[in-house]
Amino acid sequence: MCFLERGYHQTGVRDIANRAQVSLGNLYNHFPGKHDVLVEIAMLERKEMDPFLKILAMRSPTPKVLDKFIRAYSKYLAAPENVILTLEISSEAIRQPDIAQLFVENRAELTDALTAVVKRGIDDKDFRAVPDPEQASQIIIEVLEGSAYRSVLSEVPMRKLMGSVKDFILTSLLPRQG
Amino acid sequence: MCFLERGYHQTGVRDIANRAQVSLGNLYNHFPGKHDVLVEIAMLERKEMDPFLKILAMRSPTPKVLDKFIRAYSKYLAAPENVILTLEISSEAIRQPDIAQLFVENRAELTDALTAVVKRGIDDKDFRAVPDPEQASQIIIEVLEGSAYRSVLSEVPMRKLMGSVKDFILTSLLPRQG
Amino acid sequence: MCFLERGYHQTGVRDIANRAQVSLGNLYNHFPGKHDVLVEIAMLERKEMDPFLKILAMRSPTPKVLDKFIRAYSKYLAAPENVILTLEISSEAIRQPDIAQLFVENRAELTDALTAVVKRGIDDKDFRAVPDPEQASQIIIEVLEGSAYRSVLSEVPMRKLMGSVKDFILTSLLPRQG
Amino acid sequence: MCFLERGYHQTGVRDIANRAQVSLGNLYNHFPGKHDVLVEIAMLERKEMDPFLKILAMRSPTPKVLDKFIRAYSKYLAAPENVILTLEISSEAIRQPDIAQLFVENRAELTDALTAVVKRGIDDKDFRAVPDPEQASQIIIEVLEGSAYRSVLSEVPMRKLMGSVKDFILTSLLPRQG
DNA sequence: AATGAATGAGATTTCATTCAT
DNA sequence: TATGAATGAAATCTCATTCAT
Repeated sequence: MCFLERGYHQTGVRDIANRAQVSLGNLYNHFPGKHDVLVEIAMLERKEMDPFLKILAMRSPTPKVLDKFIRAYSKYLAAPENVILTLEISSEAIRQPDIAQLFVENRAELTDALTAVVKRGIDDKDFRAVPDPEQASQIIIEVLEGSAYRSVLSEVPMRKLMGSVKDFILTSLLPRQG
Repeated sequence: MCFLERGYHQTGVRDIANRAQVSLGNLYNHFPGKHDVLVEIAMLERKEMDPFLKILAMRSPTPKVLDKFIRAYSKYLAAPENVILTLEISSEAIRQPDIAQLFVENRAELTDALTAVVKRGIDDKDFRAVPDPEQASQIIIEVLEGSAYRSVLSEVPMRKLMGSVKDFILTSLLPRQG
Repeated sequence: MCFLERGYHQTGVRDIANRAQVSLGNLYNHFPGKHDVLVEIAMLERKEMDPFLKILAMRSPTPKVLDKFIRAYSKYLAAPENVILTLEISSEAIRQPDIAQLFVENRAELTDALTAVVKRGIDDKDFRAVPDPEQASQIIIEVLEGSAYRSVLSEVPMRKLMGSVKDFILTSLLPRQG
Repeated sequence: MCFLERGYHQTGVRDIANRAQVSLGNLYNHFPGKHDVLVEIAMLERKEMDPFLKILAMRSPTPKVLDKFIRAYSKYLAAPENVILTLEISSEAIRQPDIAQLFVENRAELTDALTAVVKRGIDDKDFRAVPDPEQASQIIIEVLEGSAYRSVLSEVPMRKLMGSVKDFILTSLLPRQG
């Protein structure tokens, strides 16, 4: 909550302790330092991916799975707090290797699952044979998150952006002879 | 430089003054505060867009223009410093309205130019009639920048990512009957 | 002590911390800021009025009470530190409403007690029926403090001024037919 | 103006230069430093006493002169700016000998003139033979200024206090058998 | 006489962390 | 496990003054 409201660096350890209704000293009994609180949060973030992993694991036709995933993930990203937290973590990841690793791992979990779907879709001839399914997955995630950030910043609701986003992704992925 | 190396919040005003070979007090004769140094940088960033605007203004066939733009912009984004600075500014933009406005304005300059190209491409039947050219332009930029961030974080050179990125964008944009 | 020696504005928070044998950071664990240290002092000042309030509460004949009060209060004011601190607080009171309120409240405590004595003296026909006993009390306090300030500034001991001060007050207060 | 609005210590030399529409450097061509600006003001203050000195020099019956003086001086003190500036200077006088001397001199000019009036009044049997006319004069000034400060702080207009003030002074000064 | 950039010491305040209890 | 006082380095910013022009 604190990191969301004021950002990682502007948040004081005191703020965190107060918000958690824990004494300052006791916070340090549970976390070696401020940094580790962010690490903990980055690890908690990972669990939030579970529903999306479940969707991507479904054995329905891949276009349906993809559609469901996009819908669910964009709904998740429609909550500014999720976008801001991700940005906050991205930002720290630049200079803190352990955060970077966590971030990459979290992301890999999602893209790996999406990659599997894309590959299956290609096999099923539901998707175009993209040159590199893994890269394609990464790009799909990035398009979604990029739009989410834009939505926060320009205060345009995510759903207003989703039409074009979906069109962009699907056109790129579906076979040419619709 | 300081913001790049250590990040906005980890950089002290002293660091900036030292780096600029200016006394601390004198820095404050030129900038009301640390925040305004970032603002200044965000405004300088804008000028760096000029070459890309020039490319986008070219009257060559739109696929060629688009290709040239993607090449140039991705080369620019291949320099980690440009990615990091953009991330640093994005991050501040979340909580500082004036930075947000500058960021949005800078971005608009680029997407407006790109939108014009996309529209012209559609008119020329070189591009598919995407539902919303402006949105499409935004997404193209976001795909490029998202990949650049990924390149920095996973230490994969940008050029290794560009194949898929280009494929993704072009497939989405070019008419279905190649 | 610091405020006495160097004045409120010339005193640094560091000076206070050093003098109090407390680390600078810890001072801020106990006081939100420098201002609040002054507030605390203004509140402590109030307690110093207790002996005078006790005198004023005595049920002896009012001229005796008044005389005792003047003696006691002027003795208190003979210590330059008390005068200087009052001046320091007065000075801040001009622009800081909470200090002003404290100052007025402190003063009211004293003048209220003195007013009661004056009123009783009038009832007992020991004092002249002054038009407004409360105002008279205020003036008496002001005469005493004004003289004390003059004593500090011109380095004339307070006791040398007290003859005229007493004469001035008593002549104004005692009934015309001595 | 600056000293009035923000106080001597809170005012920066830059503020003064800006207000005076003079460049910072040029201010230092005219005054050796900030301190000397205050000195200059204290000296200007002296000239403001001229009208009161003129009144006190009048050869009319002393009770009339006294009355006229009290009226004029209390009117002057009814302007908070005059009170605040005096307090600001008093405050500095505590620790800066040259300001103290100026303040005492300014004050002496006024009290000397008032003392002369009191003495003449005693000779004329218009006033009671106070034990020390000079001290009495000082006290009269202090009563007036003390009331003025109270008027500023408690936001009661000076004229509401003047009834009691006048009564207090006159009762103390006029002969017992009115 | 005038300018304003330059200086560096010093101002107040915040901070992550430690530690005795 | 819990507490919160204590620490001191570092943060941002202000200030009176100087000085080359």
